[in-house]
Parts: sequence; structure tokens; C-alpha cells
Amino acid sequence: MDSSDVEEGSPAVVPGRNRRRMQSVRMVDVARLADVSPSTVSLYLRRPSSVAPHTGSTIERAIKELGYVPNMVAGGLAAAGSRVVSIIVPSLRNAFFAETVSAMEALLARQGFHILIGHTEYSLEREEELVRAALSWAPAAIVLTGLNHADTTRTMLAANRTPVVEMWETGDASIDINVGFSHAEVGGMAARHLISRGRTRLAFLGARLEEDTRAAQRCEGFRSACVEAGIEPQVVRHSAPASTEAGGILLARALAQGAYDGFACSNDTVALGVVFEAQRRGIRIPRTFSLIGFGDLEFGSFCDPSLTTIRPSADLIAKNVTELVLARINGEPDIEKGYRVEVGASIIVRGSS
Amino acid sequence: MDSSDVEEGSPAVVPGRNRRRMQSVRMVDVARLADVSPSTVSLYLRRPSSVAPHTGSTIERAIKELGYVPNMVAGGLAAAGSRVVSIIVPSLRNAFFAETVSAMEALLARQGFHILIGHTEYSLEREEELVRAALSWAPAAIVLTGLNHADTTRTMLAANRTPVVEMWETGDASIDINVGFSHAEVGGMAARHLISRGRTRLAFLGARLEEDTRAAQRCEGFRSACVEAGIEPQVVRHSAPASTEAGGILLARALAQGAYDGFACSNDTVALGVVFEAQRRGIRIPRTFSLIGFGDLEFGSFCDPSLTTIRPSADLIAKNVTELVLARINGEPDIEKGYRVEVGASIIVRGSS
DNA sequence: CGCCAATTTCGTAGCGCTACGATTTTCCCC
DNA sequence: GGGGAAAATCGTAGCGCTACGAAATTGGCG
Repeated sequence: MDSSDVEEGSPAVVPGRNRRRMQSVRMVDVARLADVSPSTVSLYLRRPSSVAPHTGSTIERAIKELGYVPNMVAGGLAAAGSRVVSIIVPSLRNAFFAETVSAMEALLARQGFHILIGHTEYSLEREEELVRAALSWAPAAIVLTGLNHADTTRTMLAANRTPVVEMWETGDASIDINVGFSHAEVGGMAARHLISRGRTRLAFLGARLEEDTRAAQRCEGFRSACVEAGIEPQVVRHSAPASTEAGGILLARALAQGAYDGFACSNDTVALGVVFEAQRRGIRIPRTFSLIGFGDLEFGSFCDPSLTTIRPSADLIAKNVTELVLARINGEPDIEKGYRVEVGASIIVRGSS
Repeated sequence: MDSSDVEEGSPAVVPGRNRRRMQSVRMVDVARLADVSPSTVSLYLRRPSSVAPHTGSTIERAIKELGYVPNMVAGGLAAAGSRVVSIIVPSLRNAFFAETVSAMEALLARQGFHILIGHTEYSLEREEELVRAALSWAPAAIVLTGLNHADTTRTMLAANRTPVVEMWETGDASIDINVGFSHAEVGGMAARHLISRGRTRLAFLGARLEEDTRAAQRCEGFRSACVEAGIEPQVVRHSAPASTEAGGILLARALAQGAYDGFACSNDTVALGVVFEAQRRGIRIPRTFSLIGFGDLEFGSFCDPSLTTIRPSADLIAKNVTELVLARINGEPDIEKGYRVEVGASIIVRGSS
């Protein structure tokens, strides 16, 4: 009954005969043309210095002639790891993150890495999905924003030896590598600055504080620094994302509540909205109140009044994250789990305070 | 759960072979636990409806229990095509493109696609590299910005059957699919609007026109519409990227050149810079001059005066690009090479004119 | 000119998954 | 309950490349 005695002379029709090819020109074609083995071509592509110069140039010529483009998918599979870095941010519409991603893309592209991107819209569930998706590409590293993640996300990442960098926020509960600064400290700086200007009736104008946990931390830092100075600040909230519109709404709401003489904002975009609304109402800044933003966005130097703000060195974050990712990938030994870089933040005093 | 090194009993006693595993849990493990063949697991993952409900739920349970994450790299290789869409934009710092990428990412993620991103900084050589890199991932589609590409880029893409969408600009020389609008027409609209306001001494304030070919087209459209109306406009240039700072510089430069009464700007950010500079100089807008921007960025409604602008329906671009990409991937027959969607642009008249 | 080490090149066996066709099971109706 | 169609499941052969170890070649020097 077994099929063990198949004695038919004709070779059984083999299944899976005509599969679709992904590429027309493969490494083997280059090898053939350059009259070397595929191994040598592969080696040349990965470590040109290990191939004799003459052989190298022959291969180079063959690649050009055939227009060969290496297949990263196959390469990634064979090498058990792809040259992809997955970056997950809350939102690209937010200038900070757009900037960071942009800077990292430029730096990593130079090292032959590609960027897979995802945005969470501040949802931990969405982040979890994105991390799962990212992992399925066997990335060289995963870069997350902030330290606040779903438990499942942490578990998934822990079960994996992919380097993980959490950026834009520092703290103790980091998964692996951590680059950023303390948002509570930034909030504190804002409060102390306003107080140093003699302001005492203070409020924090916050957009989307429930979701944007980093803004919430700045708010909390602001609060405690005020309390420390014997001042009880107000927090005015708006549930929409930070925008100039939100800034206008928040100022209106604050003015309806009381006579404040100092405002710290979620970020510079909100602060700009405050400036606009004040202009419309004929309120003079900083005569009537002092205003401080966060982020040092470009327009802050040029609006009228120019914005006092706190600059979070986004470029330093991008630079450090990139360097650490590369160091980790190259197996540098001193970049251990728990490695942390504080990039700090500096206050930039301008016209609005 | 998973130990870091894999030494599951495998009969690999063959001449010292030990490669590194990419994953600890593979599809075969899920199959084993669910007591089905790997094929069935694969089928379930790709077309759940083709698997008996009971089998499906058994597999589902096994996946959960093992924490299995499919390997897209292996899947992509086997299926001759990955679920990646590569998007190449000039810059993520530019709000338009950040917005578009963001919208597309959200829409495509819903369909199980991932976004590989690159930015060219307006360099055609860089774009070429990025396209080459993109192709090496065998993406489901490639999305480019604009119609202006290096010859080699065109050749590479032509040698490939990957769907290509060029967005944000329409014209005749498109590679494959084209979604956008005519920038010359936008420039014309701006000119005609200023003229309709009785303005006759007109100038275009342009940032980075040498590189940003779309801004250059708006400028050219502006010019010809002016000429058509018997007006000879001036073009004031600044070689730095569009920013509020550039707006200030351009206004200063224009005022030093002559007495203009109408300005069209590269985009809203530049226009905002003009507003700021005018404020500092005590110039009243629109009493002294009318101002029109481009892009309908968020702050435009809220600054003082609010900005008259031209809105390019970025969301429509993102929506159309995404839909066309999906249609093409699903082999819809009527989306042929040369398919074009004009999303148009509409003028939004506000306080600055 | 022979010997050994260093340099360069090569052959082979997968990486984990999916397409394809074949095989088995289920279902329906006479 | 038997026959045939439909549904469900399976077995196999790669997809294109790289890691690995081994083989071939070169070079230096006694």
C-alpha cells in the first residue's frame, strides 16, 4: 500500500515548477559575467577590501553593465538580519519628530541602512502593532519614542535581541538604550524662568495632555516647581493636538478664568497661537504676561514678540540615537542594556518674557 | 521563554555547519503545536477564509501561545514581493510632505503595508540612490515626489514592473501613475487674485527656487499670468529653504528694491515670515500690500492678519495615491500606465489680501 | 625552490516562508 | 451508500543571497 515501490520510469511531475522570479538580474548573473563565483560577488559587496582590487573592479563593471540591484530581502534572510532600522514616533506632523526622523534617516542612509517608519498617534495599542510589524522585518534596531509602552510591547521586545532605543525621554524604566532628557526638568525650568521675571499668577496651557505623556510631564514639572516657590499654578487643558488654534483657544479659556501674568505652553506652536490671539485682542506681550514655549521651532525667533522657549537639542538626540544604534549593531561592548544619554535642554530667552 | 541560543535537536551533523537563526519561533513550530502542516499555517495567515474555522482557531491559539511573529523577510523572498511601499519625498521637515507621508502611512498600515521612507533634500542623485535602495526591497510600490528625475532613475524604474506613483505634480512625462496638480496653474491663480484686488506692482518671493522645481513652476505660472494681464512682475529669490526667516529676508529685499503692493510667496511659511517682518516694520497688511501664500498650513487661519492662500488638498493626494497603489497591487485592470489624477487646488481668501 | 602563512576565491547548505499542484476529507444528492 | 464536486490540507521545491569552512593561490624567506 505504500508508495515505496514506485517503479514508473518517468520522473514524477515535481510540484512547484514555475514560480515567479523576483528579479531579472541576479547575483549569479553578475558572477558569470565577471567570471568569478557568486560568493566572491557577495563578499565584494559586503567587504570590498577582502577582494583583490582587480577582481573588484571586474565585478564592479559587471554590476554596472547589467544594472544589478542586490536583493535585500534575500540578503536579509540569509544573513539573519536586515539593514533596516525601524523608527516609531507618535506623529510626523509634529515638527520635533519629523526633524528627528529626518536627521536619523540622513545619518543612517550614509551607513547603508534604510528606515521603516510608523506613527502611533499616541496610542499604545497602535505602537504594539507597529512593533510587531517592525519585528517581522528582523530590523537591525528599533527606535521608539518615550518610555511608556504596553506590557505586551515590552515582552515582545524582551523576547528578542534586537537593539531598542527609546528616545526623547529619559527615566529608569528603559528597555535597552535611552536617549533624551527629563521633561519634568524642562517644566521646572519654565516655571523658574517665569518666576524669575517676577510673575506669580501662572498657568500651564496644555494641549492633549492625556495622550502626550511627555507634555504631561512638563506640565507636572512646571507644577511642582511652582509649588516649591509657594505658587499654586493653574493648568488649562485642551484635548486637541497642539496647534496655533489650540493656543488661541487656551489663551481665551485662561483669560476667562482669571488674570494670569505668566504662561508656559505645551510647545512653541501653542505659544505662537497665544501670540496671535493676544495680537487680535490687543494684549501686549510681555507687558501683560510673560510667555514661554517649548521646542525652539523655527518661527520662534522671527515672530513678534519673539518666543522665549526651551530647546531640547533634537539634533543631539538624532545624532546620539544613530551612533548608539550603529555601535550596538557593530557589537561595541560598552553599550550595554541600560545605557543612557541625557542630552539636556537649554532655555532661550527672547522677547515674549 | 526562548533561550538566546538555539540548540534545538536538529540532525545538522553535516560538516560543521552552524548558522545563526533569525527567529526562535518559526512557522513550523506553530504548525507542530496546532498539529497541522506549515502550509496550512501559511494559508491561514494569508487567507484565513480558506482554512476551516476550527483549524483556524487552533492555529490562532498556537500563535498566541508561542508569541509567533511572522518573518516578512522570508515571506517576501518566497512570495517574490514584499508588503512594503517605499515613499521618497524631498524633505520631512516640510509640513506638506510630512502630512502626506503621515496620511499614507495610516492608510497603508491598515492594509498591512509598511512604509520605507527616504528624503532627497531636493537632490536628483540622492533620489537615484534612494530608488535603488528601495528597489532592493522589492517593494509593492514606489511613490516619488514630482516628475523631475534623473535619467538613470527612470531607466531603473522602467526595467522593473514595480508600480510607481509620482505625486504632488502633474504633467505629461510621468513614469507610471501620476497624482497631483499643476503648480503653474497655482501660480496663475495667485497672480490673478492679486490683480483682482487692484494690485499691479507685483513680486514673487521665492525660496530655494533652483532646487524646488515645483515652487519654480508656481513662480513661472505667476509670471505668465501677470504678463498676460500686462504686468511685469519681479521675482525676489533666496537660496535657503522656505522658512519664516527666509520670508523676512525676502520682504526686506523686496522693499529695498521698490514699492510693491502685492506679494505671492513660495509657501505659507515664507508668507508668515513676511507677516512677522511687516509687523516689526509697522507695515499694515493688507493696507500697504496684499499677500498670498501657498499650502494652507495650520497657522494661516490664526495669524494676524490671517493668510490668503492656495490649498493643494494634500489629503486628497495621499488618499488617491494610496488607493491607486492598492488598486495596482491588486491588479485592477483600468489603472494603466499613464493614469493621472488631478486633485486641483483652491484659493482661500483671508485677511492678508 | 620548498615551506608555511597570508590572502583570495570558491562550493555548499541553508535562512523561513509561500506557490503550486496533489492529496485527502467533507458534503451533497441520487 | 456510492459517486462526484467542493473544501480543506498537505508535500515539495525553490525565492536570492550569505555564512561557513575549505581549497586554491600568492608571497616571503631561508
